[in-house]
Amino acid sequence: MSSLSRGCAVAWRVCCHLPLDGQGGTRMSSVLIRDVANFVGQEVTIRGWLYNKTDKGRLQFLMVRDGSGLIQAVAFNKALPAEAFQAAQVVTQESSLIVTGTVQQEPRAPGGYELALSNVEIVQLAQDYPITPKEHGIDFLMDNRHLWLRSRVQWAVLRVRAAVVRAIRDYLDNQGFLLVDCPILTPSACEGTTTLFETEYFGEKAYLTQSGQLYNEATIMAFGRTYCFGPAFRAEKSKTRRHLIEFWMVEPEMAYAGLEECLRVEEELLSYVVMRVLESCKEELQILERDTTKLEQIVPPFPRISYNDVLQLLKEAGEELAWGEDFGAPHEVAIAARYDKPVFVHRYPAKCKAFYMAADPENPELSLSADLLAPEGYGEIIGGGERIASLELLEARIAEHQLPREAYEWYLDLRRYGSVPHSGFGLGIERTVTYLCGIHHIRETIAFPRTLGRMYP
RNA sequence: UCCUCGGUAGCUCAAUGGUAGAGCGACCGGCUGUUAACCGGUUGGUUGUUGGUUCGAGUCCAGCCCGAGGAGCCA
Repeated sequence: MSSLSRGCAVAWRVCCHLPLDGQGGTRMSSVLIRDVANFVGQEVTIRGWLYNKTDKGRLQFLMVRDGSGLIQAVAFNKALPAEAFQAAQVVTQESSLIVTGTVQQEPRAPGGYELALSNVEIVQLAQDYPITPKEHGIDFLMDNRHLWLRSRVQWAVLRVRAAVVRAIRDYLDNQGFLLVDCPILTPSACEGTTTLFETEYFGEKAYLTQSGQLYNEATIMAFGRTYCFGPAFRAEKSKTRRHLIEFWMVEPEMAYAGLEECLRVEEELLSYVVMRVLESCKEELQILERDTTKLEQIVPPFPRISYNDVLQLLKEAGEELAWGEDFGAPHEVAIAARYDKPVFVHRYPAKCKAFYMAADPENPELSLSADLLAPEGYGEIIGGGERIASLELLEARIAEHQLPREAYEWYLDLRRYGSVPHSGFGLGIERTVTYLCGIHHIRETIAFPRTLGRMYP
């Protein structure tokens, strides 16, 4: 970046704001903490909240955050008007405040810069902020999720999430996929098996979507390559650190694409996302203490292993599984542990997978499906494969699964009018973010998680 | 749905069936380089809930409620 464009970027962020008293007479300019390195030696104003404070008597250390970062501000009693120093003395954790001071390089300060204060103005004095800088249990933190979001680790995780979403959309947009979002209220089960949230649609039953998959199959016949990006709802009573009741999923779908092409897009997409996060979230990953050397290895191609070979592998590992059984969490961990990269497990038995999965021409008992298992035991982050293109086969599968044929007439139309081989997959945003952040539980990767038995706040 | 663990001060946790405590927070005081500061003091309780056993229950028993971890299912 040239010094000129750098200067412009900084100037762009120096903006004017009216004071909160609404009187509008005086105007203040302020800078973001993330930009303070560009203002060494200059006096700046920062508008934010008090993250923590160390009271040393005539010396006050104020840790100030503004949403863009964290900086230590130091108040010496002789350097400030008496009123301002008193404000620094009485200000409490998470009070909102506006501070003015000179930016200095200071090795003793976290982050390397600090603000030598000349003024402190309290906007609102917070009383008894519940989340102290000590240990807290998860129940308490979840009850206070609306406040917990202010803490550093949560700040980092949600910023990584935003970077992941941005990277996914950039990749797909640049690869010729068109964003076509799918409905959230649906007339019936997309896959017919898992439990759905039921609601009411002017006297008719309606369900919250669990996947946009079937609608994507319609939109690719109009646009070639599409993806939908939105929430999905599963009313299953899943109670593990890998499950949310409401989660976000990106589902790309491609016309004229077989399983192999699908896998290539999956590995390229995930590698691109990892690369972008490594590039744009250095500070966040550092806060999360993520071992980035493991993420740097995530480049195509990813290893591929068939279901049948996995069974053999599990047998050798003493975890024998009958053919046709799906893997449990311990199996997934055992499989992923053998690789440094995410691994594709492909060609599951047809009966393990959804009714629309294409059959393997070499063995009709198998489906042209693949799941992507993340390393380090983070589990399945992508599920996908090739869909059935034949009308007759799809009709047979719908009957086998005892699905209501009328509800699928439009879906069958896609096979009557210009059917083509096509493939697609769904990537779980929160599981991907959990893995990239290296954190323990999926509930921290969404601002307000919906988990089994918890809908507050 | 099943299995396991838990519920005591605002928070994190102690407490042989025998007077319910500590640290942190908050409040008051002290300190010009703190990094979850430190030092002194003050404050703080319907022990999840209902019933039972007992001279006596935070502690033992039963039911219920809530939470956590895991399984199954899935992304």
